[in-house]
Amino acid sequence: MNSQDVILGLLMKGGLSGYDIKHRLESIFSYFYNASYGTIYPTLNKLEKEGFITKMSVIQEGRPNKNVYTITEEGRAQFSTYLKSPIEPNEFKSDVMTRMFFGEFLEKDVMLGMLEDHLQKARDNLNRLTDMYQACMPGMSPTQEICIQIGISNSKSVIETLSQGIERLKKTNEK
Amino acid sequence: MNSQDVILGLLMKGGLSGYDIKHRLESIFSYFYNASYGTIYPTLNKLEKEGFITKMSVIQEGRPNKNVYTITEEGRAQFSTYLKSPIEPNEFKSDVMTRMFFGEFLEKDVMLGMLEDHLQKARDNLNRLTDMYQACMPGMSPTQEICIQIGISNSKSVIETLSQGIERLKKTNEK
DNA sequence: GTGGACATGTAATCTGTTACATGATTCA
DNA sequence: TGAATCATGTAACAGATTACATGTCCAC
Repeated sequence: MNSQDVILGLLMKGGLSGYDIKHRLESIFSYFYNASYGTIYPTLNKLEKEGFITKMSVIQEGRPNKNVYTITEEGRAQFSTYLKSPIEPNEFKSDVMTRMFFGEFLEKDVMLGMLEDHLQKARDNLNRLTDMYQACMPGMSPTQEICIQIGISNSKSVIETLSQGIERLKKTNEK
Repeated sequence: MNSQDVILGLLMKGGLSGYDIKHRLESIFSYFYNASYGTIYPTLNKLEKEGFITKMSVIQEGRPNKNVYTITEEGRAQFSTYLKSPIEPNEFKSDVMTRMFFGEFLEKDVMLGMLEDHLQKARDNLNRLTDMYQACMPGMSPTQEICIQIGISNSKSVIETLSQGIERLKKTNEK
Protein backbone atom coordinates (compact mmCIF):
# COMPACT_ATOMS: atom_id res chain seq x y z
CA MET A 1 0.00 0.00 0.00
CA ASN A 2 1.35 3.40 -0.91
CA SER A 3 0.08 6.88 -1.71
CA GLN A 4 -0.87 5.84 -5.23
CA ASP A 5 -3.31 3.19 -3.99
CA VAL A 6 -4.86 5.51 -1.43
CA ILE A 7 -5.27 8.38 -3.88
CA LEU A 8 -6.89 6.14 -6.48
CA GLY A 9 -9.23 4.88 -3.77
CA LEU A 10 -10.24 8.38 -2.78
CA LEU A 11 -10.99 9.22 -6.42
CA MET A 12 -13.26 6.16 -6.83
CA LYS A 13 -16.27 8.18 -5.68
CA GLY A 14 -15.61 11.39 -7.61
CA GLY A 15 -13.10 13.98 -8.72
CA LEU A 16 -10.84 15.72 -6.21
CA SER A 17 -7.98 18.20 -6.22
CA GLY A 18 -4.66 17.64 -4.49
CA TYR A 19 -5.77 20.04 -1.83
CA ASP A 20 -9.03 18.14 -1.31
CA ILE A 21 -7.13 14.87 -1.03
CA LYS A 22 -4.86 16.29 1.65
CA HIS A 23 -7.88 17.35 3.67
CA ARG A 24 -9.61 13.99 3.31
CA LEU A 25 -6.46 12.27 4.53
CA GLU A 26 -6.25 14.58 7.51
CA SER A 27 -9.83 14.08 8.62
CA ILE A 28 -11.25 10.63 8.11
CA PHE A 29 -8.04 8.89 7.29
CA SER A 30 -5.48 10.29 9.64
CA TYR A 31 -5.81 7.40 12.05
CA PHE A 32 -4.22 4.87 9.71
CA TYR A 33 -2.62 6.75 6.84
CA ASN A 34 -1.25 10.16 5.98
CA ALA A 35 0.66 11.94 3.22
CA SER A 36 2.13 15.39 2.69
CA TYR A 37 1.69 17.69 -0.31
CA GLY A 38 5.22 16.72 -1.31
CA THR A 39 3.86 13.24 -1.91
CA ILE A 40 0.37 14.05 -3.17
CA TYR A 41 1.16 16.40 -6.04
CA PRO A 42 3.97 14.37 -7.62
CA THR A 43 1.85 11.22 -7.28
CA LEU A 44 -1.07 12.89 -9.05
CA ASN A 45 1.20 13.91 -11.92
CA LYS A 46 2.61 10.41 -12.15
CA LEU A 47 -0.87 8.85 -12.14
CA GLU A 48 -1.97 11.21 -14.92
CA LYS A 49 1.04 10.33 -17.07
CA GLU A 50 0.24 6.65 -16.61
CA GLY A 51 -3.36 7.19 -17.69
CA PHE A 52 -4.93 6.23 -14.36
CA ILE A 53 -6.47 9.66 -13.84
CA THR A 54 -7.26 12.75 -15.95
CA LYS A 55 -6.78 16.39 -15.03
CA MET A 56 -9.38 19.13 -15.43
CA SER A 57 -8.73 22.75 -14.60
CA VAL A 58 -11.62 24.26 -12.72
CA ILE A 59 -12.03 28.00 -12.61
CA GLN A 60 -13.48 29.09 -9.31
CA GLU A 61 -14.97 32.35 -8.21
CA GLY A 62 -13.60 33.88 -5.08
CA ARG A 63 -10.83 31.28 -4.95
CA PRO A 64 -7.74 30.31 -6.93
CA ASN A 65 -8.27 27.83 -9.76
CA LYS A 66 -7.72 24.17 -9.03
CA ASN A 67 -6.95 20.93 -10.82
CA VAL A 68 -9.63 18.33 -10.32
CA TYR A 69 -8.55 14.77 -11.05
CA THR A 70 -10.93 12.04 -12.20
CA ILE A 71 -10.20 8.32 -12.20
CA THR A 72 -10.21 6.47 -15.55
CA GLU A 73 -11.22 2.88 -16.30
CA GLU A 74 -7.53 1.92 -16.20
CA GLY A 75 -7.30 3.64 -12.85
CA ARG A 76 -10.24 1.63 -11.51
CA ALA A 77 -8.62 -1.57 -12.75
CA GLN A 78 -5.38 -0.56 -11.05
CA PHE A 79 -7.16 0.12 -7.77
CA SER A 80 -8.88 -3.25 -8.01
CA THR A 81 -5.46 -4.88 -8.47
CA TYR A 82 -4.35 -3.25 -5.24
CA LEU A 83 -7.44 -4.46 -3.36
CA LYS A 84 -6.71 -8.02 -4.45
CA SER A 85 -2.97 -7.93 -3.70
CA PRO A 86 -1.57 -9.56 -0.54
CA ILE A 87 -2.20 -7.53 2.58
CA GLU A 88 0.80 -5.83 4.10
CA PRO A 89 1.27 -6.03 7.87
CA ASN A 90 0.51 -2.96 9.99
CA GLU A 91 3.36 -0.60 10.64
CA PHE A 92 3.57 1.05 14.01
CA LYS A 93 6.34 3.23 15.32
CA SER A 94 6.04 4.92 18.68
CA ASP A 95 8.51 7.36 20.12
CA VAL A 96 6.62 7.57 23.43
CA MET A 97 6.64 3.83 23.88
CA THR A 98 10.33 3.67 23.03
CA ARG A 99 10.97 6.20 25.78
CA MET A 100 8.81 4.19 28.16
CA PHE A 101 10.89 1.17 27.30
CA PHE A 102 14.04 3.07 28.22
CA GLY A 103 12.31 4.74 31.15
CA GLU A 104 14.91 3.71 33.72
CA PHE A 105 17.37 6.16 32.14
CA LEU A 106 15.07 9.12 32.67
CA GLU A 107 14.16 10.87 35.92
CA LYS A 108 10.76 9.83 37.23
CA ASP A 109 9.22 13.29 37.21
CA VAL A 110 10.28 13.91 33.61
CA MET A 111 8.83 10.55 32.66
CA LEU A 112 5.59 11.32 34.49
CA GLY A 113 5.28 14.65 32.70
CA MET A 114 5.77 12.89 29.40
CA LEU A 115 3.16 10.28 30.17
CA GLU A 116 0.59 12.85 31.36
CA ASP A 117 1.18 14.71 28.15
CA HIS A 118 0.70 11.61 26.08
CA LEU A 119 -2.43 10.76 28.01
CA GLN A 120 -3.89 14.15 27.20
CA LYS A 121 -3.12 13.64 23.52
CA ALA A 122 -4.84 10.28 23.64
CA ARG A 123 -7.92 11.89 25.20
CA ASP A 124 -7.96 14.60 22.53
CA ASN A 125 -7.64 11.94 19.89
CA LEU A 126 -10.54 9.99 21.33
CA ASN A 127 -12.71 13.10 21.28
CA ARG A 128 -11.76 13.77 17.68
CA LEU A 129 -12.63 10.23 16.68
CA THR A 130 -15.97 10.13 18.51
CA ASP A 131 -16.93 13.50 17.02
CA MET A 132 -16.06 12.15 13.60
CA TYR A 133 -18.06 9.01 14.26
CA GLN A 134 -21.12 11.06 15.23
CA ALA A 135 -20.73 13.33 12.22
CA CYS A 136 -20.12 10.67 9.57
CA MET A 137 -22.20 7.88 11.05
CA PRO A 138 -25.17 7.89 8.66
CA GLY A 139 -23.09 7.91 5.46
CA MET A 140 -20.54 5.30 6.47
CA SER A 141 -20.22 1.83 4.98
CA PRO A 142 -20.28 -1.13 7.41
CA THR A 143 -16.53 -1.67 7.10
CA GLN A 144 -15.81 2.02 7.50
CA GLU A 145 -17.72 1.81 10.72
CA ILE A 146 -15.57 -1.08 11.95
CA CYS A 147 -12.54 0.98 11.03
CA ILE A 148 -13.46 3.91 13.21
CA GLN A 149 -14.74 1.68 16.00
CA ILE A 150 -11.32 0.06 16.16
CA GLY A 151 -9.76 3.49 16.38
CA ILE A 152 -12.09 4.50 19.18
CA SER A 153 -11.68 1.34 21.22
CA ASN A 154 -7.92 1.49 20.84
CA SER A 155 -7.87 5.05 22.08
CA LYS A 156 -9.98 4.09 25.05
CA SER A 157 -7.74 1.17 25.93
CA VAL A 158 -4.62 3.34 25.77
CA ILE A 159 -6.23 5.94 28.02
CA GLU A 160 -7.27 3.37 30.58
CA THR A 161 -4.00 1.44 30.68
CA LEU A 162 -1.91 4.58 30.72
CA SER A 163 -3.93 6.22 33.51
CA GLN A 164 -3.52 3.17 35.69
CA GLY A 165 0.17 3.00 34.85
CA ILE A 166 0.67 6.64 35.80
CA GLU A 167 -1.07 6.12 39.14
CA ARG A 168 1.13 3.14 39.90
CA LEU A 169 4.25 5.09 38.94
CA LYS A 170 3.25 7.96 41.22
CA LYS A 171 2.99 5.60 44.16
CA THR A 172 6.47 4.17 43.62
CA ASN A 173 7.59 7.80 43.53
CA GLU A 174 6.39 8.48 47.05
CA LYS A 175 8.61 5.84 48.57
CA MET B 1 13.49 8.81 16.96
CA ASN B 2 15.48 6.67 14.58
CA SER B 3 17.55 3.52 14.57
CA GLN B 4 20.52 5.38 16.05
CA ASP B 5 18.59 6.34 19.18
CA VAL B 6 17.16 2.88 19.63
CA ILE B 7 20.50 1.13 19.15
CA LEU B 8 22.23 3.43 21.63
CA GLY B 9 19.40 2.70 24.08
CA LEU B 10 19.84 -1.03 23.72
CA LEU B 11 23.58 -0.70 24.35
CA MET B 12 23.02 1.27 27.58
CA LYS B 13 22.89 -1.94 29.59
CA GLY B 14 25.80 -3.76 27.97
CA GLY B 15 27.58 -4.74 24.78
CA LEU B 16 25.71 -6.34 21.89
CA SER B 17 26.41 -7.45 18.34
CA GLY B 18 24.34 -6.40 15.33
CA TYR B 19 22.81 -9.84 15.32
CA ASP B 20 21.90 -9.54 19.02
CA ILE B 21 20.31 -6.16 18.40
CA LYS B 22 18.16 -7.53 15.60
CA HIS B 23 16.89 -10.26 17.91
CA ARG B 24 16.14 -7.83 20.73
CA LEU B 25 14.16 -5.69 18.33
CA GLU B 26 12.20 -8.68 17.12
CA SER B 27 11.24 -9.92 20.56
CA ILE B 28 10.57 -7.26 23.15
CA PHE B 29 10.48 -4.32 20.82
CA SER B 30 8.60 -5.47 17.78
CA TYR B 31 5.35 -3.95 18.96
CA PHE B 32 6.50 -0.37 18.53
CA TYR B 33 9.73 -0.41 16.55
CA ASN B 34 11.68 -2.54 14.13
CA ALA B 35 14.74 -2.40 11.90
CA SER B 36 16.37 -4.64 9.32
CA TYR B 37 20.03 -5.71 9.11
CA GLY B 38 20.34 -3.28 6.23
CA THR B 39 19.75 -0.54 8.78
CA ILE B 40 21.47 -2.02 11.82
CA TYR B 41 24.93 -2.74 10.44
CA PRO B 42 25.45 0.58 8.64
CA THR B 43 24.15 2.42 11.71
CA LEU B 44 26.62 0.58 13.96
CA ASN B 45 29.49 1.55 11.66
CA LYS B 46 28.34 5.15 11.61
CA LEU B 47 28.02 5.25 15.41
CA GLU B 48 31.52 3.84 15.77
CA LYS B 49 33.00 6.45 13.41
CA GLU B 50 31.29 9.16 15.44
CA GLY B 51 32.75 7.82 18.65
CA PHE B 52 29.43 6.89 20.26
CA ILE B 53 30.31 3.19 20.45
CA THR B 54 33.43 1.02 20.24
CA LYS B 55 33.85 -2.29 18.45
CA MET B 56 35.39 -5.43 19.92
CA SER B 57 35.88 -8.62 17.94
CA VAL B 58 34.90 -11.65 19.96
CA ILE B 59 36.15 -15.08 18.94
CA GLN B 60 33.58 -17.71 19.70
CA GLU B 61 33.85 -21.47 19.78
CA GLY B 62 31.34 -23.43 17.77
CA ARG B 63 30.08 -20.22 16.17
CA PRO B 64 31.33 -17.54 13.80
CA ASN B 65 33.13 -14.59 15.36
CA LYS B 66 31.14 -11.52 16.15
CA ASN B 67 31.58 -7.79 16.71
CA VAL B 68 30.38 -6.67 20.10
CA TYR B 69 29.70 -2.96 20.40
CA THR B 70 29.96 -1.02 23.66
CA ILE B 71 28.58 2.43 24.29
CA THR B 72 31.02 5.24 25.19
CA GLU B 73 30.50 8.26 27.44
CA GLU B 74 29.79 10.35 24.33
CA GLY B 75 27.26 7.72 23.31
CA ARG B 76 25.52 7.95 26.67
CA ALA B 77 25.40 11.72 26.38
CA GLN B 78 23.95 11.39 22.88
CA PHE B 79 21.27 8.99 24.11
CA SER B 80 20.44 11.36 26.93
CA THR B 81 20.02 14.14 24.36
CA TYR B 82 17.50 11.98 22.52
CA LEU B 83 15.57 11.25 25.72
CA LYS B 84 15.26 14.97 26.38
CA SER B 85 14.32 15.96 22.82
CA PRO B 86 10.68 16.72 21.89
CA ILE B 87 8.54 13.62 21.54
CA GLU B 88 7.55 12.67 18.00
CA PRO B 89 3.94 11.66 17.40
CA ASN B 90 3.13 7.99 16.86
CA GLU B 91 3.20 6.73 13.31
CA PHE B 92 0.65 4.19 12.27
CA LYS B 93 0.05 2.83 8.79
CA SER B 94 -2.46 0.08 8.25
CA ASP B 95 -3.12 -1.65 4.97
CA VAL B 96 -5.99 -3.69 6.42
CA MET B 97 -7.75 -0.61 7.73
CA THR B 98 -7.27 1.16 4.41
CA ARG B 99 -8.97 -1.78 2.72
CA MET B 100 -11.76 -1.66 5.29
CA PHE B 101 -12.18 2.01 4.50
CA PHE B 102 -12.57 1.16 0.82
CA GLY B 103 -14.60 -1.94 1.63
CA GLU B 104 -17.54 -1.04 -0.58
CA PHE B 105 -15.36 -1.70 -3.65
CA LEU B 106 -14.63 -5.27 -2.62
CA GLU B 107 -16.97 -8.28 -2.62
CA LYS B 108 -18.32 -9.06 0.83
CA ASP B 109 -16.95 -12.60 1.03
CA VAL B 110 -13.46 -11.48 0.07
CA MET B 111 -13.68 -8.76 2.68
CA LEU B 112 -14.88 -11.21 5.31
CA GLY B 113 -12.02 -13.57 4.53
CA MET B 114 -9.59 -10.70 4.90
CA LEU B 115 -11.06 -9.67 8.24
CA GLU B 116 -11.08 -13.22 9.63
CA ASP B 117 -7.46 -13.47 8.63
CA HIS B 118 -6.61 -10.22 10.34
CA LEU B 119 -8.51 -11.31 13.43
CA GLN B 120 -6.43 -14.46 13.62
CA LYS B 121 -3.23 -12.43 13.34
CA ALA B 122 -4.44 -10.18 16.14
CA ARG B 123 -5.10 -13.23 18.34
CA ASP B 124 -1.65 -14.64 17.58
CA ASN B 125 -0.16 -11.29 18.44
CA LEU B 126 -2.02 -11.15 21.73
CA ASN B 127 -0.71 -14.60 22.65
CA ARG B 128 2.81 -13.57 21.78
CA LEU B 129 2.52 -10.46 23.94
CA THR B 130 1.00 -12.22 26.94
CA ASP B 131 3.67 -14.94 26.75
CA MET B 132 6.32 -12.25 26.67
CA TYR B 133 4.70 -10.47 29.61
CA GLN B 134 4.73 -13.66 31.67
CA ALA B 135 8.32 -14.42 30.70
CA CYS B 136 9.81 -10.97 31.27
CA MET B 137 7.56 -9.82 34.10
CA PRO B 138 9.99 -10.02 37.04
CA GLY B 139 12.83 -8.18 35.28
CA MET B 140 10.81 -5.36 33.79
CA SER B 141 10.92 -1.73 34.83
CA PRO B 142 7.61 -0.06 35.77
CA THR B 143 7.43 1.85 32.49
CA GLN B 144 8.33 -1.23 30.47
CA GLU B 145 5.39 -2.88 32.12
CA ILE B 146 3.08 -0.05 31.05
CA CYS B 147 4.46 -0.41 27.57
CA ILE B 148 3.55 -4.06 27.22
CA GLN B 149 0.23 -3.58 29.00
CA ILE B 150 -0.73 -1.01 26.40
CA GLY B 151 0.20 -3.50 23.69
CA ILE B 152 -1.90 -6.22 25.30
CA SER B 153 -4.95 -4.06 25.92
CA ASN B 154 -4.78 -2.71 22.37
CA SER B 155 -4.66 -6.20 20.96
CA LYS B 156 -7.64 -7.19 23.05
CA SER B 157 -9.63 -4.17 21.95
CA VAL B 158 -8.92 -4.87 18.27
CA ILE B 159 -9.98 -8.49 18.68
CA GLU B 160 -13.22 -7.57 20.39
CA THR B 161 -14.21 -4.78 18.03
CA LEU B 162 -13.27 -6.74 14.95
CA SER B 163 -15.13 -9.88 16.06
CA GLN B 164 -18.29 -7.88 16.62
CA GLY B 165 -17.83 -6.12 13.29
CA ILE B 166 -17.44 -9.41 11.46
CA GLU B 167 -20.63 -10.77 13.03
CA ARG B 168 -22.55 -7.67 12.00
CA LEU B 169 -21.17 -7.91 8.48
CA LYS B 170 -22.20 -11.54 8.22
CA LYS B 171 -25.77 -10.63 9.09
CA THR B 172 -25.98 -7.95 6.42
CA ASN B 173 -24.69 -10.63 4.07
CA GLU B 174 -27.69 -12.88 4.70
CA LYS B 175 -30.16 -10.30 3.52
C1' DG C 1 -1.84 45.73 4.35
C1' DT C 2 -1.78 41.58 6.60
C1' DG C 3 -3.13 37.18 8.11
C1' DG C 4 -5.45 33.14 6.83
C1' DA C 5 -7.62 29.81 3.88
C1' DC C 6 -7.14 28.12 -0.71
C1' DA C 7 -4.05 26.11 -4.16
C1' DT C 8 0.19 23.96 -6.55
C1' DG C 9 4.57 22.55 -7.04
C1' DT C 10 9.92 21.19 -6.67
C1' DA C 11 14.64 20.01 -4.80
C1' DA C 12 17.21 18.29 -1.27
C1' DT C 13 17.38 15.11 1.96
C1' DC C 14 16.37 11.32 4.99
C1' DT C 15 15.51 6.91 6.37
C1' DG C 16 14.71 2.82 5.56
C1' DT C 17 13.89 -1.87 2.99
C1' DT C 18 15.04 -5.58 -0.26
C1' DA C 19 17.87 -8.35 -2.55
C1' DC C 20 22.18 -9.84 -2.99
C1' DA C 21 26.65 -11.72 -1.37
C1' DT C 22 29.46 -14.28 1.82
C1' DG C 23 30.80 -17.44 5.11
C1' DA C 24 31.29 -20.44 9.75
C1' DT C 25 29.48 -24.13 12.33
C1' DT C 26 26.28 -27.71 13.93
C1' DC C 27 23.11 -31.32 13.59
C1' DA C 28 20.33 -34.73 11.36
C1' DT D 1 25.13 -33.20 2.13
C1' DG D 2 21.83 -30.07 3.15
C1' DA D 3 19.10 -27.26 6.30
C1' DA D 4 19.23 -24.23 10.27
C1' DT D 5 21.31 -20.93 13.04
C1' DC D 6 24.80 -17.71 13.70
C1' DA D 7 27.04 -13.66 11.72
C1' DT D 8 28.22 -9.47 8.71
C1' DG D 9 27.88 -6.58 5.13
C1' DT D 10 26.64 -3.63 0.60
C1' DA D 11 24.20 -1.62 -3.50
C1' DA D 12 20.09 -0.44 -5.57
C1' DC D 13 15.96 1.30 -4.82
C1' DA D 14 11.68 3.01 -2.69
C1' DG D 15 9.00 6.02 -0.46
C1' DA D 16 8.41 9.56 1.95
C1' DT D 17 9.21 14.35 4.48
C1' DT D 18 10.86 19.09 4.86
C1' DA D 19 11.81 23.34 3.38
C1' DC D 20 11.42 26.28 -0.07
C1' DA D 21 8.94 28.83 -3.68
C1' DT D 22 4.86 30.98 -5.60
C1' DG D 23 0.50 32.84 -6.04
C1' DT D 24 -4.99 33.98 -5.50
C1' DC D 25 -8.59 35.86 -2.98
C1' DC D 26 -11.16 37.43 1.14
C1' DA D 27 -12.02 39.64 5.43
C1' DC D 28 -10.54 42.52 9.01
